[in-house]
Amino acid sequence: MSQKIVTRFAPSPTGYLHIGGARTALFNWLFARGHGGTFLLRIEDTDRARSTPEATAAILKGLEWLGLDYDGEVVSQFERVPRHAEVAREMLARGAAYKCFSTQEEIEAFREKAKAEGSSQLFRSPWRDADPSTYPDAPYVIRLKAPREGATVVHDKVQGDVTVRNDQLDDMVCLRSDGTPTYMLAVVVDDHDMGVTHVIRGDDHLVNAARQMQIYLAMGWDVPVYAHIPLIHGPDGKKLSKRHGAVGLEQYQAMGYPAAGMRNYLARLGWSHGDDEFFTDEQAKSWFELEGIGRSPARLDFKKLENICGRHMAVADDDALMPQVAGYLEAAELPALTEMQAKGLRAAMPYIKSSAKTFPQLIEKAHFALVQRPIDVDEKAAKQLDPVSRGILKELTPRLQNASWTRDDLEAIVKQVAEEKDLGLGKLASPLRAALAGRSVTPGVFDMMYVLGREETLARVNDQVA
RNA sequence: GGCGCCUUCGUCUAGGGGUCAGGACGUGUGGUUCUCAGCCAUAAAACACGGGUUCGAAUCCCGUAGGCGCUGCCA
Repeated sequence: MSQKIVTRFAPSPTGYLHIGGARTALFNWLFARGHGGTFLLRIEDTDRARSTPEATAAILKGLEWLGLDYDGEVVSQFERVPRHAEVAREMLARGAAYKCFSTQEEIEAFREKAKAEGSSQLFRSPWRDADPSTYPDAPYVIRLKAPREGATVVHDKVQGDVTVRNDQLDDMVCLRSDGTPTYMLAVVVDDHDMGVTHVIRGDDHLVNAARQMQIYLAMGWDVPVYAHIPLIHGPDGKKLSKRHGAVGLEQYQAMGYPAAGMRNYLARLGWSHGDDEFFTDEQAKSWFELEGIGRSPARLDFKKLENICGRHMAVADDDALMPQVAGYLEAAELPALTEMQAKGLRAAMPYIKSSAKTFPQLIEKAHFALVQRPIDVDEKAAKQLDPVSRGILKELTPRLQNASWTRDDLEAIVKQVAEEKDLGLGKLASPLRAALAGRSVTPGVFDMMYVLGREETLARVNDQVA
């Protein structure tokens, strides 16, 4: 079994890219990339009423942001309809499927009756063994002639062997009366044709896998390796829904989480490699195995997401962060940085990135480097600029004039002045901070001075003491 | 209703017959510091419940409860 691994992500374009779907995509990507395999993308757009090109675009955009690149062209399931129909006809020819003329009304009536009587709601088509000569001239669907005896067992890499009795499975519709394929048929045909070796998907498909296996068997195709991963739940343990807030991946970009942190966090949700919590993409790829996937549903924890993101932010490359900030601002529908602000942010980056967890926090910390003189001084900062403090700042100015303007030198000078005045460093740092940033909470004052440069620093101080 | 899956600190998880049940996030406390953040140290915190099997069960078996899923001419 040393054949090349092929995985796929197959979302249906009926909205945004769900965060759970994003994790499914990530697992498929990690598994393929870590094993020298191929990662394919297929859009399951056979439901014409609910599929929209906008939704497809949103999925593509989401994957791009998350950094999950796929191989080859995107496969549109809808475009493969003729092939699905062809397979349905072949199953018919093989006697593995049959034409069913029962109308939806008839089936509906059957179900209601069964429900009322408390009997099995599985529909048993009367056409399963009907003589073709009795076929009416009416629309029909093609149903799989599923085995009624025995059981189907799914050898799942996550859930173990899952046995489903065949009498619990009905003869599912493969081809609708309008000639279009159902999901059950389409996935199997597409996965087979695309050479998919490992199907990693949400465990809401676990029972479906048993049905799908019957199609593989009917066609004499190799069954792929299955790995059904648990769904993601909201913080309250309920199935994740819109009511929990952020379900769409693009919302996470808009909230300012860096993609690297997102990948790390999502990978850790439901998968583990010993006690490793913080890791690079390369490590994740080399560590990722199906055996490491857990069996129980996980809840989203924004605190941990933030923590992981903060650690990735701290080690990120300064230049690489810049386009990410721009991407965040765009996603959040915020105005882009001006050229001058971008320069300021880039200069401040080494001093602020280690303490920011998200891009909004990063921008907040960069505030001093983003504003221009004359800067606004908020209420708390203004309090620090009382007459006495201004006097001290004034005495500091000439010393700064002659400083060599290295971080160490600046610190030495300010500390020396504080000592001479017999003041704690805080007494001097606070008004200085207020003068430089107009705020009471900022990065370190020496860092700010260094980033701002001699001219700007002196100008800002003078603005307050003059 | 029927069938299937799941259940270890608040959360993510490690561990899979003998462990002081480990780590991480969060929380509390202390420290470092020019503010905030960060960082360091430290503490509290879990095997859903009930039966078995066994010298011994979080670990194996059965049951119960709860959660989730499937049961569509949705995907």
